[in-house]
Amino acid sequence: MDSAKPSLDLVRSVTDVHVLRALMRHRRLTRAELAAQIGISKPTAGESVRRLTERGLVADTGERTPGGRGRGRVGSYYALAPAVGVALAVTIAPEGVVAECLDVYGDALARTMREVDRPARPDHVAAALRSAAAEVRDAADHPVRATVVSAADPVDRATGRLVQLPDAPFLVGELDPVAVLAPFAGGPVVVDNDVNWAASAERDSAGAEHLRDFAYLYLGEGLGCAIVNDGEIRRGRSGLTGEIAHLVTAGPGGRAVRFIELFGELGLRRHGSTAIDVGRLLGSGATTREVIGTAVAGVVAAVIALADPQEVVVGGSWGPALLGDIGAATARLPRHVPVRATALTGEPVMAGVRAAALDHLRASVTADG
Amino acid sequence: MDSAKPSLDLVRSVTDVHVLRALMRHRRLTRAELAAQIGISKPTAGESVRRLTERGLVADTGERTPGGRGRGRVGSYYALAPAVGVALAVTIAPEGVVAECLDVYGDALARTMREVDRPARPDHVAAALRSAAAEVRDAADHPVRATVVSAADPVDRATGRLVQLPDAPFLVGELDPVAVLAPFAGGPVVVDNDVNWAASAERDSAGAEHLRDFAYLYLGEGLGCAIVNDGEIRRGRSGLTGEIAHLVTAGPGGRAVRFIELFGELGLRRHGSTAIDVGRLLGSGATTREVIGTAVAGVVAAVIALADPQEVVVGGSWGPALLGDIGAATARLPRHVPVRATALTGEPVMAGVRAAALDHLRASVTADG
DNA sequence: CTCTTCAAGACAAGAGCCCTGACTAGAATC
DNA sequence: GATTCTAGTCAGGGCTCTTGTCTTGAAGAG
Repeated sequence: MDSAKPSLDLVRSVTDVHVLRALMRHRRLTRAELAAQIGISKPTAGESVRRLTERGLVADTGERTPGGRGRGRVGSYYALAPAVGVALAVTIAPEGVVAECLDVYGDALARTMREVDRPARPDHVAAALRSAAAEVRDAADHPVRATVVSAADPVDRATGRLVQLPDAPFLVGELDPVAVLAPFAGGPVVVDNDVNWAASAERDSAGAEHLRDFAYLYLGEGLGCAIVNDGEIRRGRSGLTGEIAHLVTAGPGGRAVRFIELFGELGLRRHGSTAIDVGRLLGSGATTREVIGTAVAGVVAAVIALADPQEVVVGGSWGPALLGDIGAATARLPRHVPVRATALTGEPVMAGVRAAALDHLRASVTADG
Repeated sequence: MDSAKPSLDLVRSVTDVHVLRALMRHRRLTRAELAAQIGISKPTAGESVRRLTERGLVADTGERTPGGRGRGRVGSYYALAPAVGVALAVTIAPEGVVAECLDVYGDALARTMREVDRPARPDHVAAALRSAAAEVRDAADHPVRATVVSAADPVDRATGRLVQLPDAPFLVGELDPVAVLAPFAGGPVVVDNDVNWAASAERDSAGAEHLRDFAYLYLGEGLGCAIVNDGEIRRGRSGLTGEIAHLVTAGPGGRAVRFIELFGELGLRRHGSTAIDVGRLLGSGATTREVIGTAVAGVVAAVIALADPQEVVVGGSWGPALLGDIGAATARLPRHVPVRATALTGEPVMAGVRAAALDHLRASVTADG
């Protein structure tokens, strides 16, 4: 803390935090190893372990130096106690709900999923959410210290509720994940939309250590965008940063159209819905793809103007497939920014959610109480 | 620090920082008052003052409690020593250069200005800069710990150099303020563009305590925009966030045009220049103003989509004058965000520069060396 | 003019945290 | 079984903060 009052307690608590962090990195350490890791004396390390054991945050593992590594006396290995708790990582998409339970080392202790009928009915989703959360929590049987949720719809920053924006598909629907998950959560419940979590995973991915300013353009059934600036996801006043459906861009014949309307004009929206028909879009001809590329370039021009990214990463179910058309159109922009497809495979959204859940859990341990 | 090693020095340095900060707020205090302010004991406060006096950061003012406020023994007033140094606040605009020298309380010790011929010649501007900086530095005669500079052109974030963007007016021109001011600066030289500083002042203005996410739209000879997110000015990868000249928006007849091109089509750019002719723009008729309002609304739509501001503040030489037309057009956007003119009078840019200079100076004192 | 009042500042004692260095404990190696 | 080497403990010392007492010195009262 910067505003903490100067006192001896301060330095003691700093010592304890260092010990806890060292145990997060190395899982189990003897007191001598702790002292060496942190750069403190052995007696100090021993005292800190004693205090933390008393508070139930650290426990003697019983292990006594497994493989002979030297010949001296064996040490007692200490590790974080199970009572430090777990975090829940949850994703909510129209296809279903996935919940995982993570320990403080980031390992998944349990995972489950619930499918949901399409179109999603909010009460059905809420029930799936409750059921999945209960299952993974009970499987781990440790206190839940933090819960991080991804949703496939825009999320209100102040309340965590899913919100419907005009003319955009409402994939999951009216839902209040904070309220639904509160009975399972012993700590904060953080909700954000899936595009932001995917961008978060992109930022943390290998080889992206210096990628502190970029935009993640999600082009799928819905249209979204995440802005990462100075290494942080930017959410804006309401959490609606990146809701690009109504951005004005260049449409067919050089007319100014709102981005989402373009797909209506091209007949690429699903019947009776505001969602984009991805199958038909992917099957469209060169002319249509060129029109879409130009429109996306207009969006990229706006991103360049207002976010100044190092690069633009394209994801979503059809974005990477049209990367050629998008790249050709963005190359004509006055300011050049590389546009590339996402490098992530597997579950980028869950990866971002997991990382955030782990951060919150670890923060709850070191801030403790 | 969070990663500081636990030791007794840590708590001592925290104490010293508290004392320095208290003296920044209250200018002069006795040791007893310091103890009460910070919440530490009198002996501790006395020891800290002794240490800081020895290091030359604090000095006995000689004052001895002027107005009788009680009848007990009078105390010695201590204050920050002149050796803590000063900060330079500099603005560079095509009209000229202004330089101020600020002490650690934010008071201007000296101020001077140099006019510059239009169009600005870079070597002429650099000479004016040197001359003005030398004058205010010599007037104050204390070491310069920080220098903050505003420039009326885009600023490269990595180098602090002014950069020319395609198709935008280059008002000041090729200039490297960091190199020019290095001989006068005993600390960091921070450079950013004037729109960002004006937005910074808007954020700090009275009544805007909860304004952490907003956009500042500058509409004058040049076009600019500042994005404030989570209370911080966002600069992006290169420092070019807010360079909106090439944003695609709605032009005459519903065509998609780049924002800056609109003014060329309307014949509102100055002859032989890329700058907007503000006089002619302000004299234009209702139809033209409506077209401009619609185009600005397209820009606002992009800002809403990519920054999600709480409100949009409009400044610049013609922006506030067209607020009616802009407001009418933005009211038709699907998502509503209040658009208002800037409330600041006087010198908003210099106000933002001053505040940043003071922050850097104070940080240099508490971080010290 | 002297005495009283009362807060500033100094001094002393005590507690807490960390460090160094020496000592004890205990398992693997020889 | 003796040796070696490291984990963990103990004792002494330094530093910082705190509480409480004492001294100092100017303002106010008489």
